[in-house]
Amino acid sequence: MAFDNLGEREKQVLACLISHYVGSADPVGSRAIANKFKLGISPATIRNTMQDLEEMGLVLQPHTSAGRIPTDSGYRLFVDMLLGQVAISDAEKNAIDASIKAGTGGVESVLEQTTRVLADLSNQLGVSLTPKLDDSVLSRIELIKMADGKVLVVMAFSSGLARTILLEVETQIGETEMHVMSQVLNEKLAGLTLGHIRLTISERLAGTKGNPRLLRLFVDEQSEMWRNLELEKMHVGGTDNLINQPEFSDREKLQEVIRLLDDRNDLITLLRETSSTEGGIIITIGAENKALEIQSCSVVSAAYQAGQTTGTIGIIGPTRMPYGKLSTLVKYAARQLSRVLKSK
Amino acid sequence: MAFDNLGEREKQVLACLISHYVGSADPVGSRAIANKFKLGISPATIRNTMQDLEEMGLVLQPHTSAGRIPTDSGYRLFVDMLLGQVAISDAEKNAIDASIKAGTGGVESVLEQTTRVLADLSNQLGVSLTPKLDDSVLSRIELIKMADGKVLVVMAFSSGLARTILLEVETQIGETEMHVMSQVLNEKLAGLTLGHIRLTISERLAGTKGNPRLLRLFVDEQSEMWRNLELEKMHVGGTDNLINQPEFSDREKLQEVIRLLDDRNDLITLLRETSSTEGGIIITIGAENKALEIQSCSVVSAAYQAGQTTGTIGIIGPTRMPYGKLSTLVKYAARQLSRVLKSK
DNA sequence: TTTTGTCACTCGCTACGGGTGAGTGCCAGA
DNA sequence: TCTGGCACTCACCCGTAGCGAGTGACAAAA
Repeated sequence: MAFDNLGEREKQVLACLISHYVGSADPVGSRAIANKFKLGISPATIRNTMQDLEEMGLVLQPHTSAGRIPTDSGYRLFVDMLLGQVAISDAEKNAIDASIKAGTGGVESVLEQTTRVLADLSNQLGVSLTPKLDDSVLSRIELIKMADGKVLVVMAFSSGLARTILLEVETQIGETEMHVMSQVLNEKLAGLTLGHIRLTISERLAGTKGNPRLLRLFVDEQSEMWRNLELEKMHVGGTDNLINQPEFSDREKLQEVIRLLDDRNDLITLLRETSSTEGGIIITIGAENKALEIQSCSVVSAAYQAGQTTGTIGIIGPTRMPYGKLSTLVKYAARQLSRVLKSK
Repeated sequence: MAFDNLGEREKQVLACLISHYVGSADPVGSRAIANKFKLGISPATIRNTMQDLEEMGLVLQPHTSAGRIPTDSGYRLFVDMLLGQVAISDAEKNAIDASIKAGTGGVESVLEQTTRVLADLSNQLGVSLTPKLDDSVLSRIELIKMADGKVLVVMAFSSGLARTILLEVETQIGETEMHVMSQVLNEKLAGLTLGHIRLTISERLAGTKGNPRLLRLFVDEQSEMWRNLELEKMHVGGTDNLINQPEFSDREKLQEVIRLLDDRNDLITLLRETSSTEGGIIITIGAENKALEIQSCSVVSAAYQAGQTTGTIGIIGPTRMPYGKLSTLVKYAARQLSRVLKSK
């Protein structure tokens, strides 16, 4: 869509309209804009401009003789072309910094804290994904012998994540045998990303000597070992913030979103795709979202670095959200997370 | 309160009233009871009985000239004295069994699955707690050396749980030194419950030789080691079920409950206390709950066994819930969980 | 004495309808 | 090209009337 023909006045009016609507949640009329923002033009002129904006599909009237509200395209244009840098307060920065410091206990807890703070500061839903395990470099793998033929596999990654999986091995395995196996696995697998390992493990372990029962558990990609590995975990915070939003006064809509949050997998894939592009902030508005359940929502997210891997942190809320402030918040949180986690 | 003087008729009417109200969510009138349940008495008689029940505080009228709804005490009496064994269908049993088998990947995933199924079957909120780590017997502890002075502590428990904690040690520690330390820790700590260990660790490790920096992390109860240990994890499923309940059409109430779910810690302590009594089902009705946020809710929960430890699984919903069916469901789920997890 | 049928009364809920006000589109004039 | 004015639209508010489910009370029946 070519909106290059958009005049300065149209842009101004659209920006004012959105700015006002984000606060009020009510259709915005020409008089309201004229009064609140001193644009030096009369309500009548603004009305004309709004008609033009409506023809372009950037705003719409919920019913005749009501004010205008922005459409998804309206927000899109606003976000792409009109979004200035919005500063956030020192208090907000401090809150984020504190949350990152507070959760000293590994990546998971840092993420949980930060997600919650992000939700509190934004009054929206905060979400985050742990770094992608598939892109994480395995720094150490260890087998620990448990009682009655069970083996605990511990994998530690350079992104600061660790995973444990309890395997049932049908035969008894000696202490030393287990030790040798640990060493072999480390030699052959450490330093590679998990995704890489999962693809190539059968070749890499081919010809390895060791307990065949145990070996099979690693090579067979249908085994418990790989099926039970949680590749990504999600943290959610501030669900209650959604309930106050007027767009969720409709029970159906609220229910859809809550169901999506409960059904973690769907949201995980959504967020992972969303943030696939590297670097800055990604804003997905309304119907641009692939998941039907949140087509009345927008997602503001950013990737953070942890080790050689990236994770995602972001905010979800109704399309009527203060994009400027939220993207600054998310950007700041992602940067601070990266700063702390990169070195871990 | 002595309700022993409650006549047969009063009991019958109360049971009918509750049974009807659970389905309709509307105040129940005398005619409705007379029509639906063939008690062989007329509406007028039922009215008289209901007046008696109201004087006893078992039912109340939301306003003059409306039907009656049960009070918390009404439900309490019903649950204590009038609750027959309600059978659940084979399909429901199968669903629970399948969820337990599906999550072969350790305790956590079994719990997650089962909680969700419980929520689906009951149309309420499903919740569960992992087995109490403090009562879990440490079966193995292992230190794994990571890059740049970090140590991964792995603790495996006989309840099938495992925990990893990444510690920052300020000095470099040799591979063998670490190994020795692991062995010492295992000798001194394995076989004890975590709660025991936490209380007595300083004496147990006194006089131990080894890297003092590393040792201090274990002995000092303020260290990251103990602060970051998640003693209990909670799983929640079916949040969206709550939204449809008419008692949550009030935004405020819904928000309070959702906030409690988000704020995991509060709910964890609530559930832990709730299920402290061993054995069967525990039903906590309305204002009997200690947390203000859910004083309009009831909790049906049961303890399950995992190793030597117990965890909790249950259902949360409005006080207007089918107590008979839900307690059978929870009881069955807890029993099946115990069967699978006890041996793990 | 207990139960039942009846009747007057209460009160929440819904539907109806006029009044209000915010907001628009359009047109004529600056 | 912009502005002021004007007629028109329509959601929203609010008071009222009617409906109906349900009660309490009382007198008659069992």
